[in-house]
Amino acid sequence: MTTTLKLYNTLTREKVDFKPIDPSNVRMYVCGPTVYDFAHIGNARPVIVFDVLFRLLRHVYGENHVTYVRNITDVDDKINARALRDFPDLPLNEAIRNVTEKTANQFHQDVKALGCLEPTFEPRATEHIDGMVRIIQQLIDRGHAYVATGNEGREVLFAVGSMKDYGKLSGRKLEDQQAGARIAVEAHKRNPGDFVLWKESAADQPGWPGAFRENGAEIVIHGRPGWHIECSAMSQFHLGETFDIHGGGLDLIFPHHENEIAQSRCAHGTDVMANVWMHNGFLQVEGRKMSKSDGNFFTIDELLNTTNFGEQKWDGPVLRLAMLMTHYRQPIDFSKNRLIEAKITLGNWLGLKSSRGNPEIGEPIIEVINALKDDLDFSSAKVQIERTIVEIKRGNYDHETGVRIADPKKTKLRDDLAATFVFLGLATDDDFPRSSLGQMAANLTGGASVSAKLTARHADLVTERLALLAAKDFTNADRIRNELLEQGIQLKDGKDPVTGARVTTWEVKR
RNA sequence: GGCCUCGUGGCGGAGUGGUUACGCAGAUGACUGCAAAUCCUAGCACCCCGGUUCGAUUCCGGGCGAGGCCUCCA
Repeated sequence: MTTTLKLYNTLTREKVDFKPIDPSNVRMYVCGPTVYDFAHIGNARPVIVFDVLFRLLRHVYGENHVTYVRNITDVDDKINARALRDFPDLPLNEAIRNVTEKTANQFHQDVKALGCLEPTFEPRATEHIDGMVRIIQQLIDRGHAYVATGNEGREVLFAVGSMKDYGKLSGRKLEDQQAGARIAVEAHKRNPGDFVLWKESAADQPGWPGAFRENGAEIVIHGRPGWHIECSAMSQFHLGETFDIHGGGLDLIFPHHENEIAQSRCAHGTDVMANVWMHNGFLQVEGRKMSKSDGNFFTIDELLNTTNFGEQKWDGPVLRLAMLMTHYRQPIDFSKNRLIEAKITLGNWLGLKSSRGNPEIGEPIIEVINALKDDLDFSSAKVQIERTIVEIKRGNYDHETGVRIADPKKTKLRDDLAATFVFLGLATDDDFPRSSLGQMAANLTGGASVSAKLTARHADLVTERLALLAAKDFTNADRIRNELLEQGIQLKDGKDPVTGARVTTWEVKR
């Protein structure tokens, strides 16, 4: 039983059945980071959300039938500023490369820890300058762009008035824009909404030769691209003039995505740039958007590797689950409470699967897949996971004999559950059969075999404790229990269902 | 000012024209030498005001509140 993939399309403000242009090559573009500084956890949301979508698309259409492009913006005035600040003695281009390389590497490290697959292509803006110049020229040729001189030199501007339905994505009308009088209108623009495609660079700014023709005249502007043009160029290069899905954060709807659409459609003469536009909601801190300019942010790196937030370090999968617990279009209030809940939930989930599941031979639970197909409804997917867990837990023992029942159906469920966690990026194959987060299902009765994470020394202590308990020496027995607890090992006493003897198991304290 | 989104228990989060999922936390009981774990039980909410209706949390209208975009931003 399969269901249709449905996605909410910002363009039409409704959920629609997803129909790829070419099922053998489903194409998705997501706006990536501008690499001038550590990425914060808010930046991680779209990466995680669209990673889940990427995984889902691969599941539906086949691993080799999805092309996912996420760019890296390495041309930006903030990067220049950072380069001048951090490497004042180096030549500009070298200084910039230092900043972007370092930041890009950090970003890759961060999102890998968050369980994200690598996109199919990860183009950099600096590698696509030619494509941008080409698109700009097409826009000039078709009467959608013009050269003008602004305060900081010559610019090529996009003429928003030349496009009939400019503003469709964001639901803005040019008239409204003009009415809401903002800052002083820049005189060289034909319309206040006109935006920069290419701008002249000063000596201390990176630049490329931009050769344009307008009205038969050659114009060479040593300059750099505007913010929006890079995505138009890179998406065209890897995905073509029209593709399936374009994603990014809510705040990119206007002006970034609106302007991308304007550039691409007007340059190519097409009616559509991407069929489905998807936007994720924001992380909030105390009711406010988390943002670099407000300074109310935590970087992914510091959440993973320091105790700056919530007095503890947070595992990548915990952060990932904390992000997915709320529907991707809703705002998230980023709090310690949320992370703790994610940690407990994940511990319960992985703890259970660790007892048997094998993701290699399991398959992602169909109900979970179907839930995700409904516009990435992770909440419903979560319910399906919980349901499976209840199913697995129920009646593990024969009540007559107390013997554990080996139910092949449950073994299958465990395998499927394990495969589901791997599918969702919440675990890797390496987490099986044991996870540092989960219960180590090791029975330690009478010095029986011990799990890998428990040393022989630990096992001896457990055995010793059992002996002390037999002698009713609770003081020393508890001392051992506390000692192990301090090392993060929580002991749990149970009863053997047949003999009634004390059986001690343990789990990693959470 | 314009455009957009959203308001369910302590938190996360479903859902429905009539008996309000579920998860986490908290409370009670069982078990235990005591804990932990597990299981039982109970409690706790539908922003406000109108309207439609036999009946609205759910539909309609209004209000209030929150957030986002309009300037770099995931």
